Amino acid sequence: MEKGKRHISLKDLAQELGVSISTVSRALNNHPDISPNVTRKVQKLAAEMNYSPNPLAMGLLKQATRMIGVIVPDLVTHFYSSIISGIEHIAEEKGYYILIASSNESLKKEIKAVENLMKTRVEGLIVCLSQETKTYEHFDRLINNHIPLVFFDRVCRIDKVPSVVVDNVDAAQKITSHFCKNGFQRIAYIAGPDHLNISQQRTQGYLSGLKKCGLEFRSELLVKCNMSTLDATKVTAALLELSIRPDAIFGINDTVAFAAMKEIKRRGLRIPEDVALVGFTDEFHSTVVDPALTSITHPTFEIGQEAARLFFSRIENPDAEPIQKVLKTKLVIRKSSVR
Amino acid sequence: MEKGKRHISLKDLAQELGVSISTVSRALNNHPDISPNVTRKVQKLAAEMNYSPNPLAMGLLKQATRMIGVIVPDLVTHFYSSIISGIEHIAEEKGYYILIASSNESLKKEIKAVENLMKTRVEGLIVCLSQETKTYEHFDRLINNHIPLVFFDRVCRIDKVPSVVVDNVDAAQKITSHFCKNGFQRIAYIAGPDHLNISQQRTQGYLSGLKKCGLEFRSELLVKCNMSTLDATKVTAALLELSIRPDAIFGINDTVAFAAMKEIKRRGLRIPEDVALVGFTDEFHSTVVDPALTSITHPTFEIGQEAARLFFSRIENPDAEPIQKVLKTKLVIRKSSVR
DNA sequence: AACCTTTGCGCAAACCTTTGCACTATTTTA
DNA sequence: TAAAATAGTGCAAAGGTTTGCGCAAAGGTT
Repeated sequence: MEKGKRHISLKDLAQELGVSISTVSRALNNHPDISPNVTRKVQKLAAEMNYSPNPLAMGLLKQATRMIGVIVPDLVTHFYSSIISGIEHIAEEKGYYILIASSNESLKKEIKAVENLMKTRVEGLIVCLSQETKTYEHFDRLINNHIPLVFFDRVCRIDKVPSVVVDNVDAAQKITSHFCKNGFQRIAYIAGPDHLNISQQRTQGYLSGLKKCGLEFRSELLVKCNMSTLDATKVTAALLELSIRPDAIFGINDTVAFAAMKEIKRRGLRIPEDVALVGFTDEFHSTVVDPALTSITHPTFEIGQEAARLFFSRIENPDAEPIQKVLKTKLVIRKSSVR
Repeated sequence: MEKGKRHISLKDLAQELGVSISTVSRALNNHPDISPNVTRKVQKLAAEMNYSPNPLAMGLLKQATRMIGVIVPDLVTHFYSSIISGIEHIAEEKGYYILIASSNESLKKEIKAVENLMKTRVEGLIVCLSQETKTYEHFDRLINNHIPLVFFDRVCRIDKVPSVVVDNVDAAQKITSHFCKNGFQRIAYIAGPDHLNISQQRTQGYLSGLKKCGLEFRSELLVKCNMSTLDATKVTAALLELSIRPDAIFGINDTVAFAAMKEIKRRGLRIPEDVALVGFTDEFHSTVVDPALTSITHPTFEIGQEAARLFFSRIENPDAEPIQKVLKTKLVIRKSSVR
């Protein structure tokens, strides 16, 4: 079989049967106008020749590609791949495909990804902002043209764009309370960049958690990092070198917590005896490190599913008020934070 | 802006400028027939109105969608997501997008994925077989029609289909030799299902490694599992309960090795003093477990890149002899296997 | 002055599908 | 028996793009 004839079309069927293309089309769609006789013949041949409608032609006609663009900071973190899994799950049910692009945490690549995906005529976008993203003009065209758009986890423009997030304030409070209940007094928090909603909210939860436990806030125990392993190691070192060092640390995510764990161990300190540790996101390997890491589980698969559901409600009704879906997290207590 | 007019077309430009559609098309493609004057005007307006050609129309015309279907056993394992990253990297350079489907290690879902992706008119497929896949008829249509197809890691039909794999025999030999050099005598191997090329090859490397070191093969030390955590735990337990237990174990992949690690620890045995342990695949968390896990690093990103490259050479020349690309692995020695 | 070449552009087909409308037989109704 | 209704099909347009071919006007050659 030569190139360019890999798929058969209505035309092929029509020729074979000696009827017109429109008859074939109608027969396949069970249009009542077509005689049962012809309908049967057409459907039989179509099945035999393994016909399937050309989505390009349909797309052109209906102006709908049945594709969703998904932009994530990276593809390799379990958190994102699991969310993508959730999105895919719902998309598949609806007969949609997803086109994935990763921003690599770069604003520039994110902008490019938005452009490219729009060029491919996806019907809309589901996005988790890159770490660098502080300006949002690249989403204006979508918003103004009412093209479905959904943010998750790292979000913006929540007045205009539906989003799904976890209750970060609550989660950070849970951690702080947990430390407090277990007798820790000097609780440190390694935060992320200020412009990220997740970082802000977790900080807020940390602060209100302290207050609730009657602990005083000490500014030297609240430090920031850019969420890289390297930077996290550095700020952990700084924490451990304080004249009075913290007896408990929680990191904005597990990557940060793992880095902290290594640094703590490297200095010959014991977890949780000398310093307790809690992470955030509950990556798979939390259970496999020693000691097992207490962490906040994210309902990643559900986040993906919810995002996809919001997306489809957007497809159906592009002008409804955008809503924000807040999912609850769970604190999973393991050895790293209990003595 | 109302629905259905989100993108502007050649027609819009033509109308605006009072020329024909074909003139606009040619002007945008810098066709010499069009006067510089008109060309300039057209290109200016196109830029202003932010025109981009409709890929659906192009696809219809050229019978090319610039999309690649990718099927992986799952999306959430680092191994696969990293390979996907590699594929995406090359695809992006070529202006291609990838459509991802996961088989969830199920043959049925894999067959469905092949069907669905073909229906969406991807130009070809890059596939890692599911664990269940022992029959390959679902690829026949692609092979017979010369539709580009590339396998990686878990492969079949290598006489017909280009593939990229790692040198599993060599890798397993490296592990066995490493154990031997460190004085371990009773080396056990937890294999996977027989029909997987990777499992077979690693077994072969294990055997030849033993021979090279002058160690005798003992059938009770070669066990199989279905690569799930549960099953791996079970067979590890069996190994540890042998009248003379192994002093070293290597698992077919890191998931298996982690399961083994937990079981060994649970029984109060020390690693590597009582039992040494080596994994395969070098997932990220190898470094974070305690003791850090010796493992074979896979050049995952390169595997993805190579697979994509093979794919594109297939696009250009669908009838060339299929080649198999074999990539080398590296043994990364950590604490779990050295005493 | 009569013819040929070049320049610059438009027409229409092709890719594939759906669907409103028109058309031809056949059957029903008055 | 003539008129009207019905059943079963085909035509053509639309959606966006490229491209072979045709065509007109302008310029150049004897």
